[in-house]
Amino acid sequence: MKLSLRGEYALRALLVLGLHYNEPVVRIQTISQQQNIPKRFLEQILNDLKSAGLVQSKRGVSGGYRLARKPEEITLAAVVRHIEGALAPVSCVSERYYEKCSCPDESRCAIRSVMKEIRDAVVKIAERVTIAELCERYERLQTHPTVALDYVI
Amino acid sequence: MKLSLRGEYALRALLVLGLHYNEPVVRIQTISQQQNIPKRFLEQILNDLKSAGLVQSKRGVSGGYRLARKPEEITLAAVVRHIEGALAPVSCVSERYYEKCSCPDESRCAIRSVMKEIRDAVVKIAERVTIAELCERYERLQTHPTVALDYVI
DNA sequence: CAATAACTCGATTGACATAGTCGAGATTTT
DNA sequence: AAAATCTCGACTATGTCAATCGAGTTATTG
Repeated sequence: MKLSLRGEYALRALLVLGLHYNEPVVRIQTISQQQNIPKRFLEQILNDLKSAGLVQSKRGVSGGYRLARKPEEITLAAVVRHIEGALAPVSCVSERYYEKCSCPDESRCAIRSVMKEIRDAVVKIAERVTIAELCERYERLQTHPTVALDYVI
Repeated sequence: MKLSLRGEYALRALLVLGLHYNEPVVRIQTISQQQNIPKRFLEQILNDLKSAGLVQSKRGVSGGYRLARKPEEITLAAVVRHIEGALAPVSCVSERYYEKCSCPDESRCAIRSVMKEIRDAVVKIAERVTIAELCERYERLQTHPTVALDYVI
């Protein structure tokens, strides 16, 4: 039930790009340093996000990356789906990465019905939250430093 | 964000044991055949569930496995946590498998705050659903065969 | 126009996890 | 005593994860 480091790094990088959306580009190195992400690894990830159409790049001196779309148009779900694949805990309840499972009768599988609930709960959140919202949350968390994460609902 | 096959098999096996809760024991082979789970692999898994105190075993002819507790007392969460570890998508929001993450300021991490929401949504379901409920769902799905899973909310 | 600072792309690697498989042994029933 | 069953640890093949590396391409800038 886990997000890989790769996926986490992708989100962190996109958050940085969202926060700097007004600037022309942000360099890999900047992101790498700010977020403690190995540079060479981040390279790969950003390239991957580029091929997904989530990010644009500019080469050469004063090159770097920027979001390919508005922050409000990039959902968590889209990012994670591209990096990790299915959001569903088992692929027999995944809408876009469906795979048949080995259980005797998938259409009447009790476990599947629960997994579908879990999937829906996760997807509901991941499709609602965008990079823009991550940026808002970031600002809010910076501005109200006393409000610890654990008190946020 | 995925459950391993191992975890899925564990749930399927426990469901079978739940359905046969009135019987003294169920043999590995029976479960293996009913659920299309490789026998030798299932052996391992049941042994693991035994060490978790979820299952009891009896050796010898007419031996087998049974639930160590009432079906209502075994939650999905307990099973998955024992087989897979954290239910949280990233371990920095896990309550019992917490690990520090590499982000600059965990206490004000925007991504973390979303991940916590996802974790809570998953945990809420997984802690509410028990083997007993899986059994009920199973019966319901058997009895009302026309009601496809996809129409169930 | 040359130096430099970026991104690009594919290959490689080491560690670890996953999904099994296997063999030999211990227990219990009949 | 024989047979069926669980037990336990070891083993293996494959794949994924998290990087790392080298060589190349592109664009700026002095």
